[in-house]
Amino acid sequence: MKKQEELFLDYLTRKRLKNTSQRMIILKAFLRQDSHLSTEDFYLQLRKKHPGIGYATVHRTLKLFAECGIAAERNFGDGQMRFEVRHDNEHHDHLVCTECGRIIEFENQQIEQLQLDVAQKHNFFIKDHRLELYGLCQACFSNDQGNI
Amino acid sequence: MKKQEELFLDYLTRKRLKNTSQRMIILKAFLRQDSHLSTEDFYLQLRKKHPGIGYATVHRTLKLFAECGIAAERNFGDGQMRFEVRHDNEHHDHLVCTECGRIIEFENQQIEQLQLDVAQKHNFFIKDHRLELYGLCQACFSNDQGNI
DNA sequence: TCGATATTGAAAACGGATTTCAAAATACAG
DNA sequence: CTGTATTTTGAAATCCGTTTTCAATATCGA
Ligand SMILES: [Zn+2]
Ligand SMILES: [Zn+2]
Ligand SMILES: [Zn+2]
Ligand SMILES: [Zn+2]
Repeated sequence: MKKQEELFLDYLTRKRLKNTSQRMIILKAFLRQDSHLSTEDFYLQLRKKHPGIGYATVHRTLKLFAECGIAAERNFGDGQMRFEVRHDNEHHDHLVCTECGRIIEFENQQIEQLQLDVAQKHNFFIKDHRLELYGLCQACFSNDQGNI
Repeated sequence: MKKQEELFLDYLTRKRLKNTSQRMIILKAFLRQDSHLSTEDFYLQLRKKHPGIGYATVHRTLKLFAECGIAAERNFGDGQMRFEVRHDNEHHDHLVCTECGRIIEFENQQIEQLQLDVAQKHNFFIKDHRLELYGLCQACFSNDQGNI
């Protein structure tokens, strides 16, 4: 059993929540995909195999995943909530192509450290942060150049 | 006349838009405040002196400000659009206190440069970015400690 | 097994952004 | 100055993703 599954089941027990078939189906589907899907897109994909599961349940379950730490909630400014699987406690930030929607993940320890420095300088206690670089991925940049 | 006023008037001319009393009132009110107000809050504040101006007009005008570059549109993840005055072409990022809502601005050239490095490494063309550090400002952190 | 409790799915409600539309204001050519 | 085409306005309606409601159903521990 995957580590995330255990974490989720533990969370259910701890909070005296129930282990339902829907939750298990959604959990497995969520862990299987590895993307930054909006609730809507994830629901549409899931529905193909499990038409009985409602949007509300998907939404509530994804929020549970975020609460117990196996999912990260993302918001790339397009008004859609997105979720991705969290692996261990690794952290990363994102390059977001505004043309094709492609998401590239990156990790930069120097930036992370500088964020801490900034916070310290302002006596600020960081709980979370958000860093996104918006622009064009290589493919879309080439296309744009070509079309001029 | 402030530089921003000129920029806005130029923009109106260029786009063949009209110079209305509402737009001028909103412009002056916007330049006078220096905060990160949501459309709603700005509207409520403006309404005290100018009860005749409608929310839709305020909303549309703030968007115009963003288009012509005298306002920056912000989104601190609370589902409210926020606007702040842009001074020249300076850029800054934000520390956001999740307890009291206080916003602290900062500028860190090293972080900015590292972002460019990251983008280059991924052959990505940056058009914009977003960096926010969420947590507790000094006052709220002290309070929280005191209440344990 | 029973019964208290939690969960489900459909539909409704919510909340902020945006659009609609008819009346009013503006720009500008004559 | 007009007159008129065009834009803008404010109120209300609409949009659209998120969240809640609620009655029926499922879970699970005693
Ligand atoms: Zn980071
Ligand atoms: Zn990611
Ligand atoms: Zn920056
Ligand atoms: Zn700012």
